[in-house]
Amino acid sequence: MEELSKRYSPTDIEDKWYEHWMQAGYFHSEPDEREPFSIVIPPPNVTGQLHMGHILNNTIQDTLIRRARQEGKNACWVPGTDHASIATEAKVVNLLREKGIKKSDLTREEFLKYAWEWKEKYGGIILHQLKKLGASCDWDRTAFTMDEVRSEAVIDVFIDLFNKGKLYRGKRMVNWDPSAQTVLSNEEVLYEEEKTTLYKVKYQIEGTEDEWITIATTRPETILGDTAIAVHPDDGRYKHLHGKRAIVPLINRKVPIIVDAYVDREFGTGALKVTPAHDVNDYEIGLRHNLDVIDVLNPDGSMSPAAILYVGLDRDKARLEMFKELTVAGHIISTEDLIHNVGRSERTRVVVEPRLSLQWFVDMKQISGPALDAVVDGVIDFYPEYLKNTYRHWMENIRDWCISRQLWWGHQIPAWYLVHDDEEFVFVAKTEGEAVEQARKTTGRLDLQASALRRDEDVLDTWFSSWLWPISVFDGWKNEKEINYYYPTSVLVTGWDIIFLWVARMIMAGYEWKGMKPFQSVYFTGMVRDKQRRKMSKQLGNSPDALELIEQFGADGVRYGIMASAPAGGDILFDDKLCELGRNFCNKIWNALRLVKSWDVDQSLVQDEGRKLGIRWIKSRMNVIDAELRQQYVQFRLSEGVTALYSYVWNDFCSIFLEIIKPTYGEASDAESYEATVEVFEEICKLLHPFMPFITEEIWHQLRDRENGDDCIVSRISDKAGDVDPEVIKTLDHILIVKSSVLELRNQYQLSPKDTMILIHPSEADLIRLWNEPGTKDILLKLSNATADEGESSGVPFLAGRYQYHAALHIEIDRESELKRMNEELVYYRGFVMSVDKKLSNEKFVANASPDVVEKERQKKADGESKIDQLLKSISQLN
RNA sequence: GGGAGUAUAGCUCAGCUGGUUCAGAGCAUCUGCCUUACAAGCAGAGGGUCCGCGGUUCGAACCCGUGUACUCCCA
Repeated sequence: MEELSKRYSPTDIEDKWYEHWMQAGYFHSEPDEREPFSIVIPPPNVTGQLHMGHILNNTIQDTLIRRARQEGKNACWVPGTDHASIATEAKVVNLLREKGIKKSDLTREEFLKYAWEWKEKYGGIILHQLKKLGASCDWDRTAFTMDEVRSEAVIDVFIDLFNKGKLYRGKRMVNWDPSAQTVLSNEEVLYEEEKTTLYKVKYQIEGTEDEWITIATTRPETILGDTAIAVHPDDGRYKHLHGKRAIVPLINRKVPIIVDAYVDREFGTGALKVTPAHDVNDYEIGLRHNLDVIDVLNPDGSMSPAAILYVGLDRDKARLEMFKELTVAGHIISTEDLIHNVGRSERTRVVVEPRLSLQWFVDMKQISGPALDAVVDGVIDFYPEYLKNTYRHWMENIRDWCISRQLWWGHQIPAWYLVHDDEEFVFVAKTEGEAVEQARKTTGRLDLQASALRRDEDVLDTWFSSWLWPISVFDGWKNEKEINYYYPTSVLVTGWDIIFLWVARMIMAGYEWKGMKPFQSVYFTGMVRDKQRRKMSKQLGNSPDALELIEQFGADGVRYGIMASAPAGGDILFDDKLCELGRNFCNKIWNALRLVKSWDVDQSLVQDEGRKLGIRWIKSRMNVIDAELRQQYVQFRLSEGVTALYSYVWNDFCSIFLEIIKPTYGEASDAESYEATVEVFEEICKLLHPFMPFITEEIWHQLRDRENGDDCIVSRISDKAGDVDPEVIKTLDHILIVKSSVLELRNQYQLSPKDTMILIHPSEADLIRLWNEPGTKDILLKLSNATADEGESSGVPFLAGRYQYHAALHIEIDRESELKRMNEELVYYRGFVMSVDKKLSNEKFVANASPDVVEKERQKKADGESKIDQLLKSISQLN
C-alpha cells in the first residue's frame, strides 16, 4: 500500500480528476430519454476575471448539476460569455491608445478586427478559471453572445418585435454616459447620495432696475441652457412675476417666468430654472409650456457651441468657471452643501447626463404581462421568495427599454434610413438587400441603390442578447430537438442585483418567443462582501484573488467555505477563515481515509457486538442525513445541507463511528466491519461529491480498486433515503451522554485520557437492560476508555441523562465540591419539575394541547423526578 | 415619497408547522492534552433582556399591533 501524506494536498489531485472527467465526457449532454436537468450559466463578461461572486454562483450551479447527474438525470450546464459592449469596447480603446491608435482614426471594420482579436486572446480566461473551481460545464456547448447562432437570434428578435409593433424609435430623454459616449438603460445607472453644492443665483427681471428672482441649482453650468424659470402657481412669493421675463445671467437671454405645479415650493427658493435639454423633469415642463430646448453639452460632456460660453470646456470645469464669473458679476446669493442623489454609470462611474436623443426602445408594457403573472402566480419559483415583491413592483411600473448603444462592439441595429421627399423612412431588415427591397417597394423607386440608405450606426444593448440566453444557447429558433428537450431550464442561479437587468427580461423573452417560462426556479444569491460589509470591488482592493485562494486552500476548501455561509439571498461576509474551514474539513476526511487504509483485514476474525451496533447506528444516522439533505436540495438550502454533511462526517463518522470500529492497536479488523466502513465512506463520498468534487473522487478511488467508468461523479444516488432505526439511535444517544459525562469527570479530576477508568455495573433495572443489550457496553467502555467492574455503588456518582452511574477513580474525590454540584443540580431539577407540573395541572393545557405534547410533558416530569431521586441517593451516599 | 427586509452568544448566522431535537451551530475566548488517522487535531468550559413595549393564546424567539435601529430596492 502506498503511503498517504499526513496532510491532504489538493493540487495534483484536482488537476488529475478534472482531466479524467473531461476525457470520460461526463460533462457532455445530448438529448435522450432521461429526464433533463439544465442550467444556463449567467454569462460572465468576456472582460471578466474570476472573483468571489463567480465562485459563489458557479459553485452553487455546479453543486446542483452534479447532484442531478448523480440522481440519474441528464444534466446539462451550458457555459458561455457575453460580449459586454461598453466594458469591452473601453478595454479595446485603451489598448489601442497604448499603441498610439485613436478609435476615431479607424473604420468600424478595422476597429472590430482589433476587438475580435482582443476577445480571442482574453475572452476565454474566465471560463478556464471556472475549470479550476471544478465546474462541470458542457464545454462543447460554450456559447458567446456574438457568435453566429446567438447573433442571428438577436437580429431576428429585433425584426420580429419591430414587425409586431413592440419596438419603436423615438426621441426621448436618455441616460448618457459622456465617458463611454453611449446611452445607458435606467438599470445601468447607479444612484448614490453625494455631497455637492447648491448655488443660489439671482436673475434680473426684465424691465426693472433692481428686481430679481433667485433660483437654486446644483448645476450652474446648465444656466446657459435655461429657457424658463418656473414657480408654483400657488406660491405667493412669486405671484407678481407671473408672465414676466427674467434675464439669464452672463448671456442675457430673456426667458419667461412660467407657472407649473411640478415645482417644489419647499426646495431651494421655490423658483426653478428650467433647462429642458438637461433634466428629465425640465424636459417634461418644456413640453407642457412649449419651451425651447438648448443643448449646451457635447456628447463627451464638454460645453457645446450652444452654450456660448466656455465652449469645449469640460462640464465640471465649466461649473467652476461659471461660479467664478457669476460671483464676480454679483449673481451668487449663497452656496450651501447639499446631499443628493447622483446617478453614475455602472461601467465608467462618471456622472450620467440626461440627454435628449433619438433611440430604439422596446415597448415593455406590451410584453411584460405573462412574465409578471408567471412569478406572481408561482409558475416560476423565486428563492428567496420575498424578491417576488421587488419583481412585481418593477414589472407593474415598467418603463420602456432603451436598447441603442452608441458603440461598435455589439450587434449593429438592423435598421436602414432613407430620406425621401423630405420624409424619413425606416426599414428594418435582416440584410441590406432586404432593406433595399423594402425601400424600393415603399418609395416606388425601383432604381434605388443601397448607397441611398444609411444604416443605423448603433449596436444593441448587451442585455438585448442576454435576455435570449436560455433560448439561444440551445439554438432555440432552429433546433427543435434541443430546445424541446432542455427548455424550460431547471434553475437559474444569479445575484439579486440583476433581477431587472436580466432575470425579468429573460422571463419576458421566454413568454414572448417560446410561450413558456425560461426556468422553473430562480435561486438568487447574495452579494459577497468583506468583513466590514463592504461590497467587494476592484477599487477598494478588498477582493481576494480567487485563483490564489484555490491554490491556498484547494478548490474543495474554497467551495466549502463559500457554500457553508451562503443562504439564498443572504449576503456573505467573506473571510479567508471560511476557506480554512473547508481545507481543514478536507484534511479531516483525508485522515479518516488514512486510518481506514491502515487497517489490515483478517478474514478469520469474528465481528463483535459493539461494532455490529455501531454499524447499524452509523447507517441509520446516514439515512437521517440523507433524508434531510434531499429536503434541503428541494428547497435550495444548500448551506444547511453541506453543514449537515460536515457535522455528520466530522462528529458521527470520525469522532464516534471510527472510534467504535477501529481495531485495537496492533490488531487487525474483521472483514465485515471493514467492508461496512468502506461502504459508509463511499456513501459519504456520494453525498458530499456535489459540494466537494475533487477530494470525494480521490477517496472514492482510494477506497477500492475501481473498474473503468466507476467514478464518484457518476455514482448513483438511490431514489429515496433508507430506513432509520430509531431504537439504535436512542441507544447510542444514551451511550454518548454517558461518554460525555465520563470525559467531563476526567477533566474535572485532571485525569489523562490514557488513564483507564472503571465504570461500576449499574444496579438499576433500566440500565441493566441497556447494558445487556448486545454491543452497548462494548461501545461505552471503548469510547470512554473504561473497564467495567461488578460491585457496590461506590465511587463517584454521576448523572448521565436520567440515570445514575458510578465511576471508581484511583484518586481521592473532592466530596465538598461533588456535594455542591449535586445540590445545585437538585435545585434546578426541582424547579424544572415544578414548572412542568404547573403546565400539567392547567386544565386548559391538557384540554387544548395535542395529546403527544401532553405526553411529552408527562415524560419530562417523570425524567425530572427520576433525576431528583438519583441525586438524592447520590447525595446520601456521599454523606 | 413608495416598497421590501433584518434585529437571537463577542462575531457570522440557523431556528422550517407556536409546544424539550428550543434557546442552537460555527468562529472567537478560556482550561487541559504533541492519546497510536488528523495540533489544519483531541477533550472540556464560560458566554443570552431571542431589540423595547403591548396584545392574541393553556403556551410566543416564532403570530398580531406598535416603537426604535439598521440594510436594500424603486422614484
